[in-house]
This record gives sequence, structure tokens and C-alpha cells, in this order.
Amino acid sequence: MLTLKQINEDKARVVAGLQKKHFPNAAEAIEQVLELDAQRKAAQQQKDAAQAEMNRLSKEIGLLFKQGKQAEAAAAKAKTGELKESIAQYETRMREAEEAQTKLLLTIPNVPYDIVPEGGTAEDNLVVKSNVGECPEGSTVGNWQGNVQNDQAKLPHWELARKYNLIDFDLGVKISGAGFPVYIGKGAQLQRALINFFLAEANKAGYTEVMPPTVVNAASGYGTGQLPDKEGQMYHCEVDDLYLIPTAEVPVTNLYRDVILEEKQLPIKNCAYTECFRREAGSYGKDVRGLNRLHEFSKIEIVRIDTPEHSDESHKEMLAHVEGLLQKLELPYRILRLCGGDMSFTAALCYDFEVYSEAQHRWLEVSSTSNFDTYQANRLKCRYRREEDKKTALCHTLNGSALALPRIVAALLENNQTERGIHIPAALQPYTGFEWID
RNA sequence: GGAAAGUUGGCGGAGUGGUCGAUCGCGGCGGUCUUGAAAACCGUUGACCUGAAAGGGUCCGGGGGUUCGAAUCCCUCACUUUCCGCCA
Repeated sequence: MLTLKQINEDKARVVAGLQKKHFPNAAEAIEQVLELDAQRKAAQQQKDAAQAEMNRLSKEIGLLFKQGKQAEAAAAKAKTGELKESIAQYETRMREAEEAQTKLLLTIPNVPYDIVPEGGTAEDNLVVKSNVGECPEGSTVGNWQGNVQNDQAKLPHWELARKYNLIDFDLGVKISGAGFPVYIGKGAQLQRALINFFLAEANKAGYTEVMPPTVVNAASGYGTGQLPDKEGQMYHCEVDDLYLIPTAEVPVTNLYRDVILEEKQLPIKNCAYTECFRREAGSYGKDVRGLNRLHEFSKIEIVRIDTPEHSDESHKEMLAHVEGLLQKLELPYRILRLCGGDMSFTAALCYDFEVYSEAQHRWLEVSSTSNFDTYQANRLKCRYRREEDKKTALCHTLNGSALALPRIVAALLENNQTERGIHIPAALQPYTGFEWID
């Protein structure tokens, strides 16, 4: 959530940013936050004064008892009753204001950075880079034309999966349900190869590998912001009150919850492969066909914790890393800078990576790489001690997929199909151990 | 699932209801000594809220209670550890 400091320091910027994000009634909400803060401060000051008086009295009473002055002590005691009551009152008022403020702040999204484009829908996202077309200034999803192959003879991946016996969707339905495919033979081996490839690349780029639990407690869900807003999107094991993670971001970022890091430890660079679980309630149609949207899928995530000064640089490095993966896989891709209205609740700046599916004739999102500024860190209480003055300050958190498997597999199968079979890109062959699926 | 013990500052570990935010050790930081380092010695060392500052307030797992006063007593919840059982 936003910090009071951010709001106090530049209210106008915050309000303008929220409007860019299409958050309704931004100005009113911010005013209300400030009003509640004023109430809280007033109550606290009253409470503190009363408490100070109480502390003083208590000490005095103790002293009087020690000196054997029973009568004077009793007299002092009599004074405490009223004081106690007013302390309780101020405390209640303070807590109520604080709770109301937090509750409100949790409903307010992060403020986007200046370079985030205006816009409300996916059509307004800027196309900033692609390997299949020029991206002059002002290119948007709505007006950009990439030089993509549309071969009508190419089969969609769900048909290829059946043809080469790589993935059995019906078996998945039998043992689990829709959205839980079973990978078989070279299909399964391809999964494992991609996981190893992505992890090896991340390790090469200096990310420390973490293998976290895939089930987390509610506190972790709140830490990264899946709770309370997206409660329905996570699988919840009610008996134990545990959640299946929708992304490795949750356990990995929460490693740094309630932690004070030393500045010289930063940036922290972690990567993790996990299975990800998403209920995807409300999805339907061609979006969920085949591998396009699953309830369980494999993903390698990169996570960084950094200083405010360096987080932008970190973000750029992450983007370069993800782009490098797509280049090595020889896939047609484009990079989008998301517009205010299409960004996630918690992001300050977000780039999506999409690969082109030549049989489905559409772009598939395979990575979303975001800088959350201090928004997540504030909830997580993830801080660092500055070298300069030894003060604590909130970290910046960043994360991105590098990469999510299913849509990569879809594009690889579809784009690389030939009469002879499906060709595995050279960079991946050391990991698969085979060059062809045939 | 059964039984017991525990939860204190970055870590280890004290703590009698009344200057306890908390002894001490380690670690960290600064210094003396040294060509440099180590060792030794001296000093210093929590977070948060509030305030221009001085200062004030909160925090000893969470919540509640007793008391003029709670890390210390009571209740409750959560978690951890150990032993037994079960199991990979």
C-alpha cells in the first residue's frame, strides 16, 4: 500500500497517478486518508499525554509505598481512575482511525511512474520493442503492425499435442479437472528441459535459486497483495487455512517480510521454479483452449529487492534477461509497456512480453515484469539500512516471469512445426537431448 | 493423533510485579595499539509512532484480563521444539 509519506509529500502527483490508473474518486479517497491521519494523530497526542501522566503517577506511588507513606500513596491512587478511562477512550479513537485508514489504503492502487502511458485498455499499451517489426514512437497494440507469419496450414498446439502424443488434456480432466493437462513422453521432457534451461539462464545472470514451498499462510498472501483483493483466485485449503501459490512471487518475496537488510546486500536477486495454481474463475472460450490458460502450470520467476536509487536499473536488467530468453528460443516477440488502466493494482511500471502464436494468429502473454516501487515493501515491512546515515528505508521490490511455460510450449510447437516434425531450437537441445519431436 | 516444554533485541541467553527497552555473551560499528591485519583493551550498538526540537509514547509471539504499576500473575489463540505413534 501507499505510504503516508508519499501522500503527504506530493498529494497532487498521487492523485494524478491514481487517475491515470483509472481509480475512481482518487482525490476524495486521498483526502479521506489524510483526514483519518489527522484524527489518529490528534488522538495519539492526547493519549500520549495522558499516558505520560499515568506513568509519572505510577512511579510516584511506588516510591511512596517504599517510603511507607501509605496515606499519600492511597491519595495518589485515587487520581488514576479517571486518567485510566480517558486513556482507554483515546486509545480506541486512535485505533479506529488507524484501522479505517489502513482499510482505505488497501483499496488504493499503486501510483504509476511518469513514463507509463495514458490509456484504459490493452489496445492502449505501447509496443516498445519487437523482433518482427519496427516500433516507432507512439506504437500501440491498437495501431502496430508486426511482420508475423500466418500460415493457415499450421495446426494449433492442442492438435499437435494429440498428433505427437505430448499432452493429454482428457486424462487431466479425469484425474483432476479441466485446466490440468498431463504431459507425456517428449511433452513431459520438454517441460523439464524448459525448466532447466530457464533456471540455468537465471543462474548465469546471477540469480540465486530458491525452492520455496508452494503452499503459504494467509500472512504471506497479504504480504504480496493477493489477499484480500484476489482471494477468489487462489486455491484455499480451508482445514489448514493455507493457500496454493498463484506464483513463486508470493513465497519468494515473503522471504523478506519483516526484514531489515543491509544496503550492501542489495540488490537481492532470486529465481525460483514452482508450480503455480490459479482458479481462473470466470475465464472461458478461446482463452482457455489448450495450454492458453491453466489451473496449474510451471513458471520460473525472478525476484529482486533493491534500493530506490537502483531499482530502475534493476528493472532494465530484468527486461534484458527475459528478452534474451525469447531470442534464444527464436520466438517472435514484442514488448509492451502497459498503460495505466491495464496495469496490475500493485505495479508502478510494468512490461509484458508476448510471443506470437502462428496457428492461433494471436499474441500470447508469457511474462509480466514489474517494479512495485515501495508499494509491496510497505505491506511486507521490507526495509534496508542506508549506508549513508544508517537510517531504515523501504526497499523496492520487482519481479517477472522468466518464463511461464505453457504459452512458450504452445508457441514452440505451433511455430516450429514442419513436415518432418517439430524442431527444437538449438539453445534448448542440450536440455531436451533431442532435436525433433516426430 | 497423544504427551511435554518453549516463544525476550541481528543471534545466543538472563530476568524477583515497581527507574527493565530490558543483565550478559556473540556479532556489528568507532577508537587505542600495529607497516597492515589478528589478538587485546576502551567506547558504542533495537524498531516504530509523535514532535521544529527538547521531549513524550508504544513494542519482551498475538489478543484479552488482574493491578496505581506487568516481560514478570491469570485467561485465550497462534506458532516452534522435543518425545511417542503413523508415514514418505
